[in-house]
Amino acid sequence: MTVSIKDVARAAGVSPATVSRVLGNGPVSAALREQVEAAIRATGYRPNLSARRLRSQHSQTIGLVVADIRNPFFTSVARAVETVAYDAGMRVILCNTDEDPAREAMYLRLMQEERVTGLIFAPTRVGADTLRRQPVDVPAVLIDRTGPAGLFDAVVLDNRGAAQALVDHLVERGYRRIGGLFGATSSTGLERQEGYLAAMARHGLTPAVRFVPPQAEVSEPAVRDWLGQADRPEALVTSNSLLLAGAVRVARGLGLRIPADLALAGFDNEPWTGLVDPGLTVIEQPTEEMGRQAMQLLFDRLHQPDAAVRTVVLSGRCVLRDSTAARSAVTASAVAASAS
Amino acid sequence: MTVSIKDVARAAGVSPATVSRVLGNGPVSAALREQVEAAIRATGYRPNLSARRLRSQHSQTIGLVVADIRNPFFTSVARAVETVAYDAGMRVILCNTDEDPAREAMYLRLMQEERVTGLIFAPTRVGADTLRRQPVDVPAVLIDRTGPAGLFDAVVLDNRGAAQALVDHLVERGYRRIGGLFGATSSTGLERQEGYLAAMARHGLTPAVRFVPPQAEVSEPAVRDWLGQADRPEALVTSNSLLLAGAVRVARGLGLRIPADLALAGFDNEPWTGLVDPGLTVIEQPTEEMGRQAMQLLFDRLHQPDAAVRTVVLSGRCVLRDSTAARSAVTASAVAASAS
DNA sequence: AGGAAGACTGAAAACGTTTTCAGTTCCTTC
DNA sequence: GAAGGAACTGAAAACGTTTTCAGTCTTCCT
Repeated sequence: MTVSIKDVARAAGVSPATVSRVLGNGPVSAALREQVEAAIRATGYRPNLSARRLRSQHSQTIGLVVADIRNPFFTSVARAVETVAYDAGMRVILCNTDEDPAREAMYLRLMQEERVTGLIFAPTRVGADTLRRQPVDVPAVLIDRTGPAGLFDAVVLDNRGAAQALVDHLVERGYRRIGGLFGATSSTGLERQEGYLAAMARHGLTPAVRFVPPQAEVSEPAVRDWLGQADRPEALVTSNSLLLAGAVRVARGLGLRIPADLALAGFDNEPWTGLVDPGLTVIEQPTEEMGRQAMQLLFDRLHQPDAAVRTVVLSGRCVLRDSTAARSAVTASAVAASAS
Repeated sequence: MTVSIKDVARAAGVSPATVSRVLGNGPVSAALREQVEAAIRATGYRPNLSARRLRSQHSQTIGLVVADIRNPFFTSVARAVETVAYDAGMRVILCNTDEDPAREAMYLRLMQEERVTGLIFAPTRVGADTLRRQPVDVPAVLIDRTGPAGLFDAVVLDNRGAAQALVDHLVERGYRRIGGLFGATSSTGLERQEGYLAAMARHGLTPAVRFVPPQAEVSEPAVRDWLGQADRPEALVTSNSLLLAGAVRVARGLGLRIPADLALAGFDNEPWTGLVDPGLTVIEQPTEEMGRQAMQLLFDRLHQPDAAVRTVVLSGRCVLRDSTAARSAVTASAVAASAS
């Protein structure tokens, strides 16, 4: 029923080898090439990629395994990766683990069984651990999140530096009781927390940290609980845009004014962070650049399998908005009054 | 170098056929199964999916071709599709056309060459046209956007109804000069425009329509131009959340107050639409349901290739917020004064 | 006891390609 | 005018599976 290279060969009066050569721009005379191309059109032939891959032993496919397809950070990275791959004549298989280690393991296995040429991977902490014990047998580049040290090329943000910058900024604006809300499933959340802790210590301030699942819906009850308490922080640093959105919603629900009652800062300069009132102070990540760099690292690795492992660290850009406006004496006293 | 089923067979002292049967839960004695499983573990064997697909002639893979991976509508649908597929033991290849007909054609061809079991597809208008002239040779379900009538199963929103609801709502709130901003590349934009036109006609109002590329960045200059004119509309209906965000940004940039100077309504109840001030009135689409329905239609089609073509039309839910608050006489006169 | 039926197993033939290898032809070069 | 290359072509052997087909044992019936 489906038309194969043999059918084309028969129709063109040549051997299958010749058809294959036409397809692959091999050496074949103009006359025959013409005949074959006509036969291809006439028969409506379509190559079978499985057969091609099986025989030729290279897939021209890279696997991209991200943790949360709904997080705009990852879609932006994915788009960049795909564009670069496309221009290089490669395909991308995009997999979404939803931060679930079981799905993550399943997709990692799948990618290896697909014999992908390379892998770009944002592991959960569990996944990173698994990677240490049982490395993947295909060239891989980690993105956004680190894994076992020295084993994989990676492209990440300077998470500690970025978190410190946010804390420094808040301190400078007069905030002291600064809380930190971090994603529990990634090295990224952990590193941002470390940067937060370091900065708090440097300023002689007492840290207050919560780790939550890094999706808005799941984390909100915990956040609501926290911000509802009497000793709630004056300012909150969150580790991604979904948590930031959740924090805004919770603050609104509790009737907290931003920044008078609660200053907010976070990561990822999504378009909407500039549209809410007040605008939200965030660290902007160079997502496209991260995707491109990841592909570059991957290509380099494919080309030189034994080169030294590299980690590319990119810096975030601090976008200051009114959610972290200076904490004035007036505001502070107003808060004190309303709290009494 | 890579370990095949033959190596496992040799290690286990059985034939390749037996190994294959163990892998596929075929009939094999407990004793041999045990031996083979041990050999699999010992050798670190991984099936080669290309070979398996080639021989068995079914891919257990469905292709999902969406128009814009950065549009949360599509990521939400994608997530639902993937979850259902996963539970059914199938894989999903996600492709992003970026509304580009060339990329779209290339991915469609690719999916057929991959011999995917089925296809879920949100075509551009160009793509839908191509589909008419040259139907795809694999079971396909359209999603979000329609194609040539009667050729494909589809799951779509009641776009005309939803757009009419928005217009009706605006009219009821006292707006008369209502503009429409629609995505130019999809049937969806077209249908929403039709609903808009119908409602405007029913109310005896003069329509004012702009078609733009359905991504925020690209469309903004055109929108800025429009809203900067003296006869700009009092209210704007947009056909997706990216355009809506763009409209908000433009309005802010021009110093237009919402809704006093410009009321706004659109599609897709993204979390942030409730966080901006004022909240944005939108049509909420049942994205998860759409993804699930699409998979259901696809499964049904695979099971009964010759059944009648079905279109599932789902209704949107109108989420009213303050971006379309009643146009009071006071406000109206204030606007008139400021405009003079 | 004799067969039929069932349960398992292996040899070998696919699946649709690419690639190697060995020809052909035809031109160039001495 | 013969040898030596180019330049092209086809036969056939892979690639790693699954599946068919034909056994070989058991077991179960009559």
